[in-house]
Amino acid sequence: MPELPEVETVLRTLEHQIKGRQIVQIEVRYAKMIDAMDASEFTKRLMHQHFVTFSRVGKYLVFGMDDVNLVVHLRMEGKFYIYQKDEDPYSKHAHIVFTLDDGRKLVYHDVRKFGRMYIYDKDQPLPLQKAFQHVGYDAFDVRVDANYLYQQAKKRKTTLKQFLLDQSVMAGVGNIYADEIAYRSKFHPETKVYHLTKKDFQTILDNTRMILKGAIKAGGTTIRSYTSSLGVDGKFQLQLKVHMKKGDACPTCGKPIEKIVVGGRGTYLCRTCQKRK
DNA sequence: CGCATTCCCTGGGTGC
DNA sequence: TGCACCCAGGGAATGC
Repeated sequence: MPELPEVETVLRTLEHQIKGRQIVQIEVRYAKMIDAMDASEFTKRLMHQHFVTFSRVGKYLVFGMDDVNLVVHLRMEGKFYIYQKDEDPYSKHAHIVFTLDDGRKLVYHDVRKFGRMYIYDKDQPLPLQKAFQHVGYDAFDVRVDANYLYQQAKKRKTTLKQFLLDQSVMAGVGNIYADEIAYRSKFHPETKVYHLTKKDFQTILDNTRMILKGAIKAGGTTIRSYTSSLGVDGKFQLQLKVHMKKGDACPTCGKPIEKIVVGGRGTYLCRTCQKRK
């Protein structure tokens, strides 16, 4: 499941592969992948556009084209593949196929069909774009600091885990890294955020950025289904300390890692190392 | 407004 | 071997 580091890896890989290329053909095989418009309008607005810029907000990919921005959220299992002109790009889960001007095909693939694509005029302000309606600052945005998180937290009754997953506070952290961040910060994921101090949030933010940067460097995590557009597998999963480690020995104290449910999400923790506040 | 619940989807896992 | 059933999970929509 791609989170900020995997999305960043996909973006950089695609930038390297398709920057400057023009779309010459579009096949929409599953129209529900597209938000707020039908397949013919989607096709019309993207046809003959070039891939110019590559950016990201949280887990959203933003492809700057000539006249529009193509925004993509991969959700659980969305991925891009690039096929050479003599390769067969079709499969059961290939939902949108873009043919490029050099003959290669860029294919959006999504087993669970949870992903979404959005198209916006380039001059439309980000806050007015529906995709970003509930998306706050990116985790690496300079406007996110310990004081900001503290101010956000003190008015909420939620838990640390849910706070980290709340994209309107800070965008980019998902279920895997939320567990890792709570573990490194030594807080129980069910800690109520209004009990945490500015200093605590400095620790949490430092760990968030360290973990996300480490994962970007490793090329993203591969768990279950994720592979980046070139099939580059991240090695960061080897560095995960608690997520999906139920029953394993805690790397710090040796006690078994436990799995609980917090806010409806599977959550892994060490009860000994992570304390409620 | 905040917070909880439901829904979207399908492959994998389980039980018989 | 196959079938019925349940579950995970990000985010939008809906409910209170």
